[in-house]
Amino acid sequence: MEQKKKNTRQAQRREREREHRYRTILSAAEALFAKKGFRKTSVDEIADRSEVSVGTVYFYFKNKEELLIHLFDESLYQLRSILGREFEKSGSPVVGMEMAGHAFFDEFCILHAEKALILFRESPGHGIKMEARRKNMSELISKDLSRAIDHLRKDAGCEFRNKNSSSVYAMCILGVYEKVAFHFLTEPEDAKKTKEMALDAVDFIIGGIQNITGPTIPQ
Amino acid sequence: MEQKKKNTRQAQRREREREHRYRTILSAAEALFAKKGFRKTSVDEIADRSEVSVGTVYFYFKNKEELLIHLFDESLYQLRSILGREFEKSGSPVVGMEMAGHAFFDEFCILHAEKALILFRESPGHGIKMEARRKNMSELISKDLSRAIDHLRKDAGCEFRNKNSSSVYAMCILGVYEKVAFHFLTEPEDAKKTKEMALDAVDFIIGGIQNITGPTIPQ
Amino acid sequence: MEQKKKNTRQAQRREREREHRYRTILSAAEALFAKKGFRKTSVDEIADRSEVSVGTVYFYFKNKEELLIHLFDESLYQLRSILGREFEKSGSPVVGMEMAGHAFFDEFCILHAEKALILFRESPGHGIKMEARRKNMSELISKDLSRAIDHLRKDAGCEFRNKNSSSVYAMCILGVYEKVAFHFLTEPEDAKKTKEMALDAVDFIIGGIQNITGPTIPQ
Amino acid sequence: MEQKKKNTRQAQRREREREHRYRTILSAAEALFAKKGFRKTSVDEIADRSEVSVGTVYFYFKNKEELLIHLFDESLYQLRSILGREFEKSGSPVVGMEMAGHAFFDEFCILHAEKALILFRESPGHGIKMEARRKNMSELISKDLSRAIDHLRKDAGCEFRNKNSSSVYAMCILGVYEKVAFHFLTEPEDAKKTKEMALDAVDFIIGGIQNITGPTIPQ
DNA sequence: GATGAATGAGCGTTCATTCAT
DNA sequence: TATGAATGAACGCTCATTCAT
Repeated sequence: MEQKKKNTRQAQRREREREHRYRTILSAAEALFAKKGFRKTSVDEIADRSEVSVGTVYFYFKNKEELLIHLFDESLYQLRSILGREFEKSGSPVVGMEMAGHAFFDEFCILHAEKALILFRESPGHGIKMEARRKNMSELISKDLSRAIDHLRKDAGCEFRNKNSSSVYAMCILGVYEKVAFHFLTEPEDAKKTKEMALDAVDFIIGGIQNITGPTIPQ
Repeated sequence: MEQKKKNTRQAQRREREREHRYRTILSAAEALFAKKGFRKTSVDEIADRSEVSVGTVYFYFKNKEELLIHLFDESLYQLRSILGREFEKSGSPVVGMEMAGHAFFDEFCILHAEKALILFRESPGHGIKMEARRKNMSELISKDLSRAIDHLRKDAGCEFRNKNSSSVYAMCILGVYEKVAFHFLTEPEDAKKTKEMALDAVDFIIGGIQNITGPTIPQ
Repeated sequence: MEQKKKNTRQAQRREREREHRYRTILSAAEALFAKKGFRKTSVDEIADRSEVSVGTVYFYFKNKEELLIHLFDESLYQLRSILGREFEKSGSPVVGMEMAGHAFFDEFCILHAEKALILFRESPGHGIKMEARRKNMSELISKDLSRAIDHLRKDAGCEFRNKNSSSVYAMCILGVYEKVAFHFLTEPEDAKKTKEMALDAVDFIIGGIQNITGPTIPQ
Repeated sequence: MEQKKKNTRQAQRREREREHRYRTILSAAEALFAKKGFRKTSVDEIADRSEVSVGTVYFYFKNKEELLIHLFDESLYQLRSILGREFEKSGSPVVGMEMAGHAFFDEFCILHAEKALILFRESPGHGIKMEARRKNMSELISKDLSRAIDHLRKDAGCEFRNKNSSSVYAMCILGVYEKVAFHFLTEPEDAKKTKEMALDAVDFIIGGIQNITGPTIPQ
């Protein structure tokens, strides 16, 4: 019994350490991928920064790509949480879209810059698995946005060109997100200018979807 | 005299062959970069596909990056020609923007898919020279679009939030271009669906800029 | 405790193996550089001869030049040890110079032929770092010889043409060393002839410096 | 007849041009080999500097090594002419040796620096033919010096340790020549210092051979 | 004779991944 | 579990030499 307790405690400690190592490696990779990009970061560097051996990195992650995928998924989760929260908070979908935009530019791109970089700067052209993940992320966020757009359309009582339209608009919004985020991330400017750019970008997005829902939208 | 003529003809033919080889290598590189990406394409592959030796590739191009830069510049030139043509043809800037959008989606992305891929799929993180090129391209196209947007604003007789606004809208439009183009290029769909998506995307853009110019725009 | 011991032993063995591999690679490089010269020896050959992969060579040495530098430094150290020992052993500087000469020709050039080849056969024209090393070696040995010559002059109570003279004589001696060594190393002859040549060369050197110290030298 | 004359004239002109081109290429190679070394000079550079195509270089010279060999032979011829002249001019072999030394340091190394560089800086480790040439040069100059030394010995009426001795002394002298020349060529100093160094070096050499000929040499 | 485009073997170096300890 | 030495395929690039014109 005592033995067992002891074992349990040991096991718990081990589990904690395990978890800690795992996070450490992930953080090191995140920082490096964000700073130098996936391709220019070597596994040795990740191991160094995590104060761990290369072998250990490979114990926790199947390969370098797997690391990127984990980080990508985490970043995606973070982003969707932020956007989702805004949509839920807001009573109307238009306001939700507006708030989501600001949350994206002012919160995600600034407070989680490294995550944003991994999501938007890492190019295509990695492994096949990663390619699937990227496609998946676009689809997921598109779907989130699509849903909001569909609400918006119903509220406005208008019809779309076809059932696909809302996902095209979603894609457009994501395009704006990505492009502006990329600019913020690669050429950081002072806070004021960033703020103003974000306002304009959100305006653009809102304009885009209002046009879509047509003139029936009340002013 | 005859000798001279002959020399001239020989020289001409040589010039032609030179040009031809140059184009062949460039095309091979274009196809491979578009299909597999810059990093995953080796110079040996380019040489193979051009039916030429590695040395010859290096005779015509200083290095691998130079090849990418040439292709990038060509693609950019092609794109700007197409967009510029549409803006010039159209009487009003709004119509110009509409036509430009359609030209981009229906002409550039379809007829020059490989060029589009090089412009929009190649990731950041290459050499320093290439990085400058990429930044430059965004700025050039942004400027083209900015100008049109400024016309549009003047016609509408309204003011922007600030002098930077038009370039932010341009960035947004470019974001939409890139995102939708990327979708077309990586997951080609049937022509009809593509057409419809393009219509929606253009609507989105027009909506974005109309909102910007505000309610003073006459219906 | 036992575990600890074991670890220590393991660590020791590993350290030994590490050291052994390091030496093996260095020896392989030494033999090849001595036989074929630096430029004509490829890293692959060094790896082959060490029964190790290319990657391993690069694990132990930053690059090919680094290998040469290590070997060069080792050879230089060896040579200076030998010369220094002779000067210290001998009561008078003239005798010291004589003994040093014989140690150089009969010991260094014969017993450490490969080291001598690396020191004297490798041409200028390698990397910038190596160039510095080569210059440094000439200076160091010159200084060693200079010091002995200065003693000699003081003992003889005579003056030099100018303060630089002793280093010129040192340079001359080094010139003789190099030339004769090069002959020995590239066209090995029977031991007897080698011995006789060494005697003559030492005579030449002694003559050179006696002349320098002038007629005040007692017969 | 007239035709023939014309042909002859044409032939002469052609011969002249041929000769001229040949010399031009050789000079270009000399300058480049002296400046950057054989290995770091490419055939393209030689062609460029000669304002001739690569093919032409290969028309006049079998390969790159052949160029070096020609230059080497020329340099050697020049050097031997200078040394030989001094020995012939002088009545006594000792004086001849002294004059030869000064001619070497003050004339050959200064006025024909590029030739000296090719003779003394180009390292071993080139092709097999070149290796033979280098050996040959040492032997030729050694023989020249040997002969003078033998005269000197006969004049002094003394015997050498053995029949080989004079060629060993010659080798030593050549060693001094090479080492000091190398210093002059790679680290040029002001004329005054150079002059003084040359004086010391010649003193050293004279001392070396006087010692050899033993105490029977009259003061 | 002269050209210069074409060749291709060869090189130094990197780095994701493995595995004995 | 953790280590880190070892692997080796792959890459971009150079340059002496050739040869059709």
